[in-house]
Amino acid sequence: MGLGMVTIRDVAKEAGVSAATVSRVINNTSNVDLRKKEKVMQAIKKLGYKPNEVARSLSNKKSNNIGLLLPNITNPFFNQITEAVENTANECGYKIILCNTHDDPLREREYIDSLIFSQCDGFIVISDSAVLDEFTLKYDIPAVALDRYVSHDQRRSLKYPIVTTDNYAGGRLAASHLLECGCARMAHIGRPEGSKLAELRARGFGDVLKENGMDFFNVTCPFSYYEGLIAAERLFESYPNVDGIFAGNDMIAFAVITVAFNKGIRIPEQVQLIGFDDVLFSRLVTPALTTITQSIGLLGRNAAELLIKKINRENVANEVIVFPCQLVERNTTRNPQKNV
Amino acid sequence: MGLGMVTIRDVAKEAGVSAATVSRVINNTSNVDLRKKEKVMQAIKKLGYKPNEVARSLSNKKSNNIGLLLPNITNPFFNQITEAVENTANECGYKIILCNTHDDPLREREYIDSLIFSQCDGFIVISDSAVLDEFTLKYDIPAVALDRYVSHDQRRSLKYPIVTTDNYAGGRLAASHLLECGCARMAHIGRPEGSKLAELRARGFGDVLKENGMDFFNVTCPFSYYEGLIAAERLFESYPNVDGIFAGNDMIAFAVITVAFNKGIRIPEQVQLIGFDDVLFSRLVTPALTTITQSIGLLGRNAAELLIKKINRENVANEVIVFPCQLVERNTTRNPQKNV
DNA sequence: TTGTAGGCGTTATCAT
DNA sequence: ATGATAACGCCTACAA
Repeated sequence: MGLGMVTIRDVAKEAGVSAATVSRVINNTSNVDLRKKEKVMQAIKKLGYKPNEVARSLSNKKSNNIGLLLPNITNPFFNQITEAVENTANECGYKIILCNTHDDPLREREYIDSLIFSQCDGFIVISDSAVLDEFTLKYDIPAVALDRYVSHDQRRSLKYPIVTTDNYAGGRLAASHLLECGCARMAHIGRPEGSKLAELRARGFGDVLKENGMDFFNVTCPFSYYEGLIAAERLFESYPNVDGIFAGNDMIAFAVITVAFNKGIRIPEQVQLIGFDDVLFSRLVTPALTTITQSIGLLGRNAAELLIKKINRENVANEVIVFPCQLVERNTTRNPQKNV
Repeated sequence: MGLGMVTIRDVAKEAGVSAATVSRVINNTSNVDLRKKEKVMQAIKKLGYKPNEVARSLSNKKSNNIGLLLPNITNPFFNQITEAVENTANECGYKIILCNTHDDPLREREYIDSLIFSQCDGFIVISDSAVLDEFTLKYDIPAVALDRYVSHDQRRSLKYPIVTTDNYAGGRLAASHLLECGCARMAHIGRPEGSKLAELRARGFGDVLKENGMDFFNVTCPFSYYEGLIAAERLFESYPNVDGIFAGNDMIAFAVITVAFNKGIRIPEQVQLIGFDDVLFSRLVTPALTTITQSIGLLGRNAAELLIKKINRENVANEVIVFPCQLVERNTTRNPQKNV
């Protein structure tokens, strides 16, 4: 920081008024004589004064900072959502503190704890753990859960909104589409332990198959490319004549593409594939990925807006807000109706 | 924030000492009688006291926040670098304020300006503009430029280190490899206006060709996938018998793959292609991308470490630190020596 | 409308 | 070693 920081008192002296008056002008919190106001403004400009935000925070108990907790900024789904959150927050005068948690509850806890004591105004949390419940129980902090179902104690009422996609419906869409495309031997890769979101996707998928008298082969796998490689490997070995795969997210779908390519299994000729998320890269990969599209930008924007409302003590319901999703047909499936 | 925030005075009262003593215990800034120290620690634990970081900042003029300015968190190169920066900063007790600038000097300026007045301890900046010079001239702020050459006034000495990759050497590597692979009709897509980094890549590429009595066809294009699509389209139209393409970065290379695929041009059989960055997705795309690998993690880590040293007033030279880069052969080129 | 005074929670100085 | 006291820069009663 520059040595000679200009303070509100310097401005006051320059303008020939009291510090309180300057404060009033800055925040226009009460009427100030127009002539004095003019003088103050000029003094501010002349001295290049800007209020010290830290001092303001101390006095106001408000920092204009929002903590964004997410597993991994490297994952396109999360960084696309971050883009939207940052944008919205910025429009409203908030800054984003980026908290990469690696899905580690310890890091989540440390981050939230630390941020609370630096007067962070609120949190947007993407996590499967129970951190948010832990903290919203202890402190009265504005927060919203995003994407995942932050696991919460079912016996007490929700302390924060949950903004998410209709994952069950997405799973159903995936199954219906694969069925339409003529797949008969289905598999799912995903549904990692402890993820309610993943479970919903798998259940939607399974329910439609069941309604059609079918079942599916399941390979459990976390939502990452590298673990996807191993899972896909295993799938093709254990179930060589699979002809329809629903991947729990796009990263796993990418892994399936890689493994299939290496094994000489042609997509979509031999195996059809559908992902989930519609990340930017899904249209960029070859063959372009058929997937379930979430409105990633909307999710982020909505979460940020809700949080800011909560921060401003506007009344927002602590409920689950579910966004719809859609099927995007690209080149890893082949809908017979499409190519007439 | 919880209603009843515990303050240092509460602890003092509980322990039967003065606030000053509690402060001394917390920061162990001077000797305190062991028995009193014990009492204070117990009081802290009993009351669940944590210092208010904002008050600390005000007093210390230090926030433990670092501003990270980058063009777009959605671009894998930048989010991979962010991962490294966040990690390193975190280990040292710093938090990251994420500033998505969209390469807009206005947003850059607003962000830095705002952060200075919230006592941000330092900045890591990825930008082609002159913001950093602007601010380091006015204020004495710890900063480091990352990846790009933050344009600086050549007449005065550098006010911050610049951490970057040897882009010129990378360009040379690309040309040499394409030559080895037997390409004879070369093109480059990239070298957008105002990017010194891009220019170095193109120059390294061109120099090697020149040394071999060759020239190349150039299509100017910003470093993004979507603009890459248009540029690649144009390239294939204007120069249909091109057989070797050096893309300014991986995103553009991905665009070339897409366009070639759509046009039925086979890579690497008809056209060989090489990218720059070695982003995670470059090994994931089909065919896997031959590219120039930067040590993205090292760049980020190094920048963060340097910045923190500067913040701690350790002596760090304001010089350009250049990391080497290497060729990674994958499947968009075909080195005859490799397949013996 | 305006100024004075006290407080936000911490740290640092200066006595003791 | 320890405790008052002032200071960090701002905001907000309260009084005028």
